[in-house]
Amino acid sequence: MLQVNFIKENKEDIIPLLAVKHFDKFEILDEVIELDLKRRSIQKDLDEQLAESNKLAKEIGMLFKTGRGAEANEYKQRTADLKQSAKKLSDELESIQSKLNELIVEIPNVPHPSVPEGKSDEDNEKVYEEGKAPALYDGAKPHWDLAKQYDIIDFDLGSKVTGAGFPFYKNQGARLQRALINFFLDEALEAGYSEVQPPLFVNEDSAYGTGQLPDKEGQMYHIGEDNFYLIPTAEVPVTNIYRNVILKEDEFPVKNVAYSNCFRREAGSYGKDVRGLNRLHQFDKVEIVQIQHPEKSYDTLEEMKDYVAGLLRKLELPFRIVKLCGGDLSFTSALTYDFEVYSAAQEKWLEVSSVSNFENYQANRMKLRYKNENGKTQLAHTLNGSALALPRIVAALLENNQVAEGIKIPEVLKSYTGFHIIN
RNA sequence: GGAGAAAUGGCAGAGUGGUCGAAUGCGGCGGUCUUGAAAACCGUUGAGGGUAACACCUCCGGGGGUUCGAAUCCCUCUUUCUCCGCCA
Repeated sequence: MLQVNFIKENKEDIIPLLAVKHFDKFEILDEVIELDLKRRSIQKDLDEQLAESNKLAKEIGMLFKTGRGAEANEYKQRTADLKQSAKKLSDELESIQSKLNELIVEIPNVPHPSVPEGKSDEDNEKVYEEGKAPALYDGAKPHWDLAKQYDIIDFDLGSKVTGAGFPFYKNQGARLQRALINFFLDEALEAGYSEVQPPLFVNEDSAYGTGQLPDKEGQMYHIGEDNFYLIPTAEVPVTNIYRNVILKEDEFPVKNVAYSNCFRREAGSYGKDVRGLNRLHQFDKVEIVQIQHPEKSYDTLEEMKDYVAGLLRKLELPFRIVKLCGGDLSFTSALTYDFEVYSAAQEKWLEVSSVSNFENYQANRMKLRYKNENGKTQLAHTLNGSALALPRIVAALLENNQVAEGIKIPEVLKSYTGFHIIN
C-alpha cells in the first residue's frame, strides 16, 4: 500500500499516473488524507489524557507510600473519569484507523511514468524481440496432442484423480520437468541468487503482505480448518521472509531463488486459453526475488529482465518482451515486463515470465525496511520475476522442437534430461 | 493427540504490582591510547506515533481482562522446549 504522507505530498502528481491504471476513485485520496488528519488529532487528545492519568497514577503511588491514603482515594476518582474518556477516544481512534486501512488498500500502486496507456494486453508495448518462429513440418501438432502421442503428460488422468488443470507428467515428460527445474535453479545460483525451499501454505499475514489479500481472495486455494492459503507463487513465502525486517544498507541486494509448486484457482478462465498446459491449477515455477535500495531498483529490474532473456536464449526459444500497459499492469506493480514465447503450433504468444518492480508498495505493507547511512529507517523496494514458469515453456519446447522423429531437446538441457529426443 | 515448562532489546540474560523502555554481559557504532591494529578505558546503541525541535504517547510473543498503576496477576491464542503416544 501507499504511504499516507506520500499521497499527501504527491497527490497532484500521482492522479494522472493512477489514471493510467484506470483507477478513478480519486475521492479516496482525499478521504485518506482527511482521515489521517483526524487520526492525528484524536491521537493527540488521547496522548494528553494518557499522560495525565500516568501522572496521577504516579502521584497516587507516592501518596500510598507516604501513608496518605485518603488523598489518594480522591485522586482515584479523577482517574476513573479520565479512563472512561480515554477509552472512548481510543475506540474512535481504532475505528478511524481501520477505515483508513480499508481505504488505503484500495489504492493501487502508482505506475512508473514510462508505463504506456492502454486497456488490455493488446496495448502492451513491445520492447524487444528475438529469434524466429521455426518453420514446422507438415504434421506439426499442438502440445496437447504431442503430450498424448509420446505419453509424457496425461491430462485425463489428472482429471480422474483430481480435476481439470492438474495434469500428470509421465516418463520423459516427468524427467523434462525435473531437468528444467534444475536448469533454472542452477542458472540462478550462478547469477548469485541464494536458494530457498519455501512452505507451500502461508498464513493470512503473509497473503496480505504481498498483496494477495484482500484483493485476490478468490484466486487462492484456502484451507479453512487451519486458515492457510496455498501459494499462487513462491513470491509470497519468499518475500514474506522479510516481513517486519530491518535490513542494513550493505545487505542490498537481497537475492533469493525458489522452486515451488504454484496453486491458482483461475476462477473465470475458459475456452482455448485453458487448453493443455496453457493455464493450470497446479504448476511448477522457479521464482527470483530481490530486495533492493530504492535508488537502485530500476537498474535491478533491467538486470532481472536481461537474466530472464538469457534463459530463453539458452533454451533457443523465440521470444519477445513487452512492457505492460496501465490496464494490464497488476494492482501492486509499478512496472512489469512480460516475456512471451512464440508457440508455433498454436500460432500465438504464450506468457512465460513476468518481471516486476513493486517499489515500496509491498514493503510498506510488510514493514520491510532498511537503515540508511544516517540511521533512519526507510522502506526498501521489492522485485520479483518468474525464471521461469514451466508449463508454457514445456508447451513451446514441445511444439517448436517437434520433428518427424520426435521432439528435440535443446542443447543446454541434454545433460539434465539424459536424453536428446522425446520419442 | 496427552502432560508440563517457557516466550523480555541484534544475541545471551536479569527483572513477580509503582522512579522499568527495562540491570548486566556480548555484539555494533564513536572516541582515548597506538606508527597501525589488538587489549584496556570512556561514551553511545530498539521500533512506531507525535513535534520546527523538545515534551508527550504506545510497544517486554499476539489478543483480551483485573488495577489508580502491569514486563510482572488472570483468561485466551500462537510458537518453542521436555516427557508420553503416533509416525514419513
